[in-house]
Amino acid sequence: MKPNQSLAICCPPLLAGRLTSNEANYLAAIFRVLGESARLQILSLIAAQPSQEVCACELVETLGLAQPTVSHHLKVLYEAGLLTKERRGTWIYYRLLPEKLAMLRDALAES
Amino acid sequence: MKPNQSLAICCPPLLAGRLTSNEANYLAAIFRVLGESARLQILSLIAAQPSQEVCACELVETLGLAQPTVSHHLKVLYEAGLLTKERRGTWIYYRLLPEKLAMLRDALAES
DNA sequence: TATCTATATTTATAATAATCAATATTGTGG
DNA sequence: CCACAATATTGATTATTATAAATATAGATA
Repeated sequence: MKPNQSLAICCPPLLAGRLTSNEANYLAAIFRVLGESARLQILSLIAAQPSQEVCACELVETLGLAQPTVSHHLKVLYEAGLLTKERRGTWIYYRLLPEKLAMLRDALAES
Repeated sequence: MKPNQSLAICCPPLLAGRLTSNEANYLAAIFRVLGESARLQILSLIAAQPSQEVCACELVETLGLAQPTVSHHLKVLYEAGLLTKERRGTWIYYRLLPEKLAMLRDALAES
């Protein structure tokens, strides 16, 4: 099969991509948060609850991870804006922040 | 504010989450691929092209990364099923595989 | 075949992140 | 205040990954 352009000049420069460097950094940071199976399981567990929330205390046993590890993942999810947290007595309950996921869905739709 | 459950038993066990461990691993692996800004920029650059494809040769200059680094990222995207590649002469052209992105969009919608 | 160009691979290094033991913090109830 | 429970933080270790220099491979053309 023949190349469809001359050898002298490989290709014209790309049009400006849709993502700026800043946009790409921002989106990538959120996708990186989702790139861990324990964190995805946390999100899906919350979504599967009728109450739409989980107590952090449930997650250690459910995920089979040490408590500091679970706490770490919850913090990452929280700081990424994917979860809210609410203290009720000794326990802390986490809920999804669906707007963030919707934003990611939109980002993936632009292709 | 008072806890809404007895101290003796923290919480009932969670219902089975929607994601199995295998599903979570699979999804996380793809999100991890999207968790790098250079790779997101590659995807958006392809989407922004009228031809819906890019020559690998264009990306080194555009992304400001070394050629082996770009080659690495393209391989990661390709092996994740996010890109197709086609050799035409000396050059290799990459295109999006929109089904994979649609699958991720669906995964994010289940919340 | 020889040479040039585009792309891939190998290899090493540096940066990032997951994990968990130990410890600290915060709230509850006595 | 004290003891206990839930959660967070610190610190150390390990695993993963991005990066790029050096090199290899593959194709085009003469």
